[in-house]
Amino acid sequence: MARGKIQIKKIENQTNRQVTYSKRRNGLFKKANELAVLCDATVSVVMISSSNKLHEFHSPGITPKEIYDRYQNIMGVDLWVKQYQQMQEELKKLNETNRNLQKEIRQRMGDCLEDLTFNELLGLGEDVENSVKLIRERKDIPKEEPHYGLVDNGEYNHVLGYDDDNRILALRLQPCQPNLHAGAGTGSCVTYTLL
Amino acid sequence: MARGKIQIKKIENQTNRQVTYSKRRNGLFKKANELAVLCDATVSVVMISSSNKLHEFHSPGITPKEIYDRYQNIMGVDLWVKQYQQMQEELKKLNETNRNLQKEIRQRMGDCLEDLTFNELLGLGEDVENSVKLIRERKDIPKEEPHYGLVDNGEYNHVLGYDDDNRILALRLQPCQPNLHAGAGTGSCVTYTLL
DNA sequence: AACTATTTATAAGA
DNA sequence: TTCTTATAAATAGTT
Repeated sequence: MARGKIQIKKIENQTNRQVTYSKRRNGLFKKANELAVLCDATVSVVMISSSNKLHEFHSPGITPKEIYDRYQNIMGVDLWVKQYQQMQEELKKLNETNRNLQKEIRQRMGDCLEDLTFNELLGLGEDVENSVKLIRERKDIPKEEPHYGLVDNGEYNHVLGYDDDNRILALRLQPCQPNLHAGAGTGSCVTYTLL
Repeated sequence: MARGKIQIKKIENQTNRQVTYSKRRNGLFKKANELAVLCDATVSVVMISSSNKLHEFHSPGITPKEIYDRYQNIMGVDLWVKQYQQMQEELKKLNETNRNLQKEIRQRMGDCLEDLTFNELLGLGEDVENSVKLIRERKDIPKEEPHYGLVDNGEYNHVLGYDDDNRILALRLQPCQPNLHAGAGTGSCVTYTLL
């Protein structure tokens, strides 16, 4: 645009490109500012050079976050929604699991039994009775190392233990979906499938 | 910049401002594109007019989200981090609660008892024995409506019930923090405080 | 980083 | 809006 017209295509000479980037960047920012002031508009310019340096201009008195919040509002959507949704899903599942666990405990404590069928009640009774025996026995038996234990990574999907030759074993588990989503009336002991 | 120099300050005439916005917007986008092509750079321009219309330009082959992901990477931080952190916190808490609930169930089933002190074991034994009685009794007693019940809003923080005159009551609950964060070795029956 | 010949952008008018 | 055009501004190539 001076001393000769140029073609709008990548400048191959590295030095030249750098110089032009610098000059035009200033020009663009100046224009952006003028536009913002003259027209009382919000303007945001972000540019990243081929050498990965970042430069930005934002209308006086506004932050990049504010601009992008408005962007999302006006455009209606979806820039980070997907990532939120994933977390929301996870939260929902955890809350459900949680609810079921609480319910199971309440039932094992003899509460909320009215939600169980007669047969379920029978089963629960036997189950808890067996537990009492196990607990009473335990008092008389010296402690022994368990062969397997859940590894708490917050998702209960690994089991560590030792085989008969005392070599370490790791097994991956997958929660049985039907139990996670079991109806409220069902006792929801979470079981796992060995993968 | 033609037919007379202008001052860079807000154009008060609404029509004029609109016309200038339109012209200069095109100019800015053109410049932005030229810069991107000539210098092999990533450029993103977002502008919102005083009448709240949004216009944008992004380098060929890049989305606003990609640009802002790079923005965050290069700038190191913190545009939406806070919102994520909140959700992460919540997830972490839920996972911990969950872990404790699972452990309590395992103990009530006679498993993982080696983590309990002798006294805790005694208490658990009595507790579970009582539960058996409650469950056995239940089989012979006609169902009655419970006076109070947890309302499942996913957070267990309300109780609904009836007072002696059968008027509806709602009570707000707050989980006792010490139990939510109890060490792994403690049985973690979640208790609530009436507010 | 400055200079300057040219090209480009654009303010005002139609 | 769109076009026209005189003029202001930007800038490519040079120093």
